[in-house]
Amino acid sequence: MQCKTARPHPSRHGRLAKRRALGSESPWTEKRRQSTGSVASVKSRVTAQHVADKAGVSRSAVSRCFGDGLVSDDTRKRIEAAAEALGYRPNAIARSLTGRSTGLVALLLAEMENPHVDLVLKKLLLAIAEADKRALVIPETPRQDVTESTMHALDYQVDAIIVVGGTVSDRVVGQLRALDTPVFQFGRQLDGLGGVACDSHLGGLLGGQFLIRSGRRRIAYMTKASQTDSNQRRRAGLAAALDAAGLPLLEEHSEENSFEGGYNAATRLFARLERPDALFCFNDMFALGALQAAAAFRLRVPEDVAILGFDDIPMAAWPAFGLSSLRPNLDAQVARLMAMIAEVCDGAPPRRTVDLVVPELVIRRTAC
Amino acid sequence: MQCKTARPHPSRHGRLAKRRALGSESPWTEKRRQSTGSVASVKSRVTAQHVADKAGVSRSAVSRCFGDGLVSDDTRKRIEAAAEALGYRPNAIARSLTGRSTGLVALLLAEMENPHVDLVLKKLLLAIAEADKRALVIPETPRQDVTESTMHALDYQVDAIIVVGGTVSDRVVGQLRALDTPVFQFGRQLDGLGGVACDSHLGGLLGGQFLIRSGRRRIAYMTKASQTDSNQRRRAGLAAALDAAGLPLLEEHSEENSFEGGYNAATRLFARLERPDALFCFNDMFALGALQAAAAFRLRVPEDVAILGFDDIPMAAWPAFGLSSLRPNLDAQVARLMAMIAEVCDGAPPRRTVDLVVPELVIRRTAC
DNA sequence: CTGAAAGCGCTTACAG
DNA sequence: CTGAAAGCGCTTACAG
Repeated sequence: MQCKTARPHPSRHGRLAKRRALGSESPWTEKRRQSTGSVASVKSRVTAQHVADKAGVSRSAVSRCFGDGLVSDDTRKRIEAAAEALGYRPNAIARSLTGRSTGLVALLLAEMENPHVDLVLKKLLLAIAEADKRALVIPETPRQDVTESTMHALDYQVDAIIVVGGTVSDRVVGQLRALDTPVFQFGRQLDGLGGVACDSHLGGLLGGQFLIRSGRRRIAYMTKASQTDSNQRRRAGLAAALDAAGLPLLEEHSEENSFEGGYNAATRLFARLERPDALFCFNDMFALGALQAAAAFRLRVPEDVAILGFDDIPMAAWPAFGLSSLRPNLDAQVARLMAMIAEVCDGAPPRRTVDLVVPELVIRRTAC
Repeated sequence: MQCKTARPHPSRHGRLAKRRALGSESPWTEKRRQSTGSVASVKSRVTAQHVADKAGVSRSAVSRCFGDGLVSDDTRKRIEAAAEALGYRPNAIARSLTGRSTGLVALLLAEMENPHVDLVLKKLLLAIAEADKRALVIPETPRQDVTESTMHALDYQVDAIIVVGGTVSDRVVGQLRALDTPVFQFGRQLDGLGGVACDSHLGGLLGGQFLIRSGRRRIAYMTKASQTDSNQRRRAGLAAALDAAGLPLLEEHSEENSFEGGYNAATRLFARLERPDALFCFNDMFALGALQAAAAFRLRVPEDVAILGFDDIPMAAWPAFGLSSLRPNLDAQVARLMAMIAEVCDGAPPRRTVDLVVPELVIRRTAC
């Protein structure tokens, strides 16, 4: 699908000629007359020159008025009146060409399955809008991986790139590091790339200590089989807590990181001869699946088995579940990330380190 | 947060002078030397002129090679080799300035609470990427409503605007209609604005007929208090079915369109002297809350009360719920919408009508 | 098929 | 404080 604008190519007379042709006539009127019928009308085609003509000043003055603002009160007033009347807004695209920023921040979505990502995406979108920037959101598709997405983002001269979730290979990280455009990661801790993440190791540790304190002795870590970064860290944190208490680390894997995956993995765990008395799940969806499996086995939660999740997705708080979980403190993460982006926009070199945000243990019914 | 590029303003010699200065030297080398230290390096700054110099052709040739393609095999080969070596990609921003499209599609998110919207957003993002366009996603914030978001989208000369969800007033629709840029609505049926939507009236009718057929006689419609378009249509469809069967339409409202809202509204319904034997809920989240309320009242579902949702969100299929629902057939909606966008990109006038997609009744445990 | 030139809408030193 | 001019990186009639 190649998009071409419907309007005919503009005639070739120079700026001066055009100014004369326009006179003091409103560009709207002119546009209507030229209209080909299909693309109807108006607005966006008003340019700084139109405003300048109407206000009786130069294009430069109009530009300054909407830019650094070095204009006299009188001209400012005239320009603003003209702009208002014409409905003029500077063309962000053209503006960015002169060396200013585009005001665009690319969001590379490498993973979209987990509802946690939905929340992250929403918060980032809001934060970007609040920072008066626009989000260019590029999902990873079957045909386009992170590298490809990055290229697309670069084509639009974005001010910064945020990689959200997903498995980004070291090779790709190397490429990203070398870019002119600052790249940040959200929710991962890959070396050499700045960003923010929940302190997964600490989360694993806190969760483990809590389960131990509440009297659990046979604690199992449930996760999908893949070796993502945050997965390993959570596991390591839990292992450290168990190790300190002289307890073993049980484990069970599943292929998919989902409700069904959690259901299946927990089912296998519950079928073991020595059933675990606590499940520490890689994330909340997994935990909810496990919860469902416990019900199928007629196990009481938390009496027979405690279940602890990670992410504290909104559903965890639902009365139907009351899932205990570790809250990654998304708002703090988003705020830190936006601060980093503000820094590079102010000309600072991009950070190369990941800010870890401390997760909070949220205790509800499934583990207490 | 105003972004300024860190690099110093380029010196003022004209193109010819610059060409000479560059010679056949790679732009990369030059860039490294100029580097201020902060913004490190490389890539994106390679321009068509660099490629032209390296390939020994004109800028025009390079442009054609990446554009309509009217170049000889020989020059094409040389240009492609040079571009490859330099890592050149055309600057999409600059390219769009000449009258071509920006390749940008704006997604105006007027509502982000419902998980259904998450799914819509994901599907639209994927579809836009597949159509080889980029999504500019602009959420409605406390400070910026749809009108403001539209202005921002227009600043970037997007090819089309998609308004997703939310309450868009008639006044705003008027404004949107008048735009040069084609605007489409997703999931609503406001007059005068093209788009796609689930046939809510038909959904209400189908759901009502189904409940009646399964023997229900006291059927209540549960919804948030607001009078959104789709809400009214679903209600009207249900009312039509009930009317035809000579049954009354019970009703209960809630302020928020959420799990808690559904829980509260259902609680009030169950507390009535004459308890309804079926709940038709505005959406699945509402229905899940109602399901929870039924459990609290120790009502058997579906024996004592049938519960029917709308949207068929992924959770509806979870074994924990088994929620019967109406599936809006999102893929068909997205496909239709993208086809409309492709049309206007090919120069056709934007449609002014809404394509209705037939919802499908998905029967699970809560109503059967 | 190809290059020189003008133009897209804006900004920014420069010289008043 | 202000305007004329050059430039951002690209495309597109135009004239070879």
